[in-house]
Amino acid sequence: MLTLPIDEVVMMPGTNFDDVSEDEDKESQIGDEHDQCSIDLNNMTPSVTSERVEDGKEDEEEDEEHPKRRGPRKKVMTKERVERVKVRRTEANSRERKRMHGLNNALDNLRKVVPCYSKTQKLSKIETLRLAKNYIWALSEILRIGKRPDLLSFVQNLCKDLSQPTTNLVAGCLQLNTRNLLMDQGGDGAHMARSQFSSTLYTYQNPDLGSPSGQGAMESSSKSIKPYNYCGAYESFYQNASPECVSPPYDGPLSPPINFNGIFSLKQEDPSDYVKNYHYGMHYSAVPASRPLGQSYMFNPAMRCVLPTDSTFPYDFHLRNETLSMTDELNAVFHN
DNA sequence: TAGGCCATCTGGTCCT
DNA sequence: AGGACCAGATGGCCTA
Repeated sequence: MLTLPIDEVVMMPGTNFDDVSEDEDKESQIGDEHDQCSIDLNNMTPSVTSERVEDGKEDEEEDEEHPKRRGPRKKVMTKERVERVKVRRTEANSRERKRMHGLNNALDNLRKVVPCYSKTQKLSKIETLRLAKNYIWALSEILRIGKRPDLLSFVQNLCKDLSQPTTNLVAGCLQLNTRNLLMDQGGDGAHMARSQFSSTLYTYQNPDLGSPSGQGAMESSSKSIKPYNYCGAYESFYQNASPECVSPPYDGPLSPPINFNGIFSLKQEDPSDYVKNYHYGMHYSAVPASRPLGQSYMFNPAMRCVLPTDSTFPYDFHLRNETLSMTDELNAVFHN
């Protein structure tokens, strides 16, 4: 909310804080210095036109045409008070920066647990939130249904409401043609995909299920999706070191992924991050002993992708303690 | 160059 | 009173 006239001095940062995350303390100092040097005493004085000053004169001037204003009276801005307000404003700015950094850190953590995580090609904040929402919904559907989903529908659900670049990114991770995902950019496509996800692939339907957008899973669509042979896509994905693989380069060490109840995991992260996230174990069960940590996947430089070390690829998907083939599939497919 | 994204400042509001 | 939270404003950076 801009409270100052355009032609007044606007206290805006002239400093670049791009390196904030690397050294927050240093940044905070810089910010504080900036705050201190940017304080404009003129802004600390109450507005002449709109603020009451507790100097007694206004009370005398009040009459029927100018009734008393409600609310606490403005205190006289003595020099000491001005200084105190300046200090408080500086401290508030510092706290606000710290708060926003915490928010961004949380968002970074979220980026790491949604599909298509890449350190070099970060999703925007809004896209991260959208993808996370879609991801949660898709995972919930898998849990509810208890069957391996159709890949195209799964990705279509992931890409709902995402921008074209992000959709391309997800599709690139999956080696899908984005046209398959964007059959109807007006939102109908996602709806259709969701409907197919819930109604076509599975015989069981839960009428109580609602989609995140409020559309019930029972909603049917007159449109249909062409059968998508993702087995072929998988085959090409795994057997051909295709130079067309557009997955962003993986720029970090291999580390065990997070598993969601033993179903699948879709990311790679620093070992330190993995340790940090290990407390998710109550919800994210650990990698099974049959697949030792760090030995489940190998990085294929030609494909710039991570592939499962075992070439077996059964298309059976079972929950929890059963085969983790789907885990491997999705890990390999999504991983950057 | 326009538009998207982001960090930051800022004042208001709510809560403790 | 003070801190957390929020939203508007602004300028910088990047990309198509």
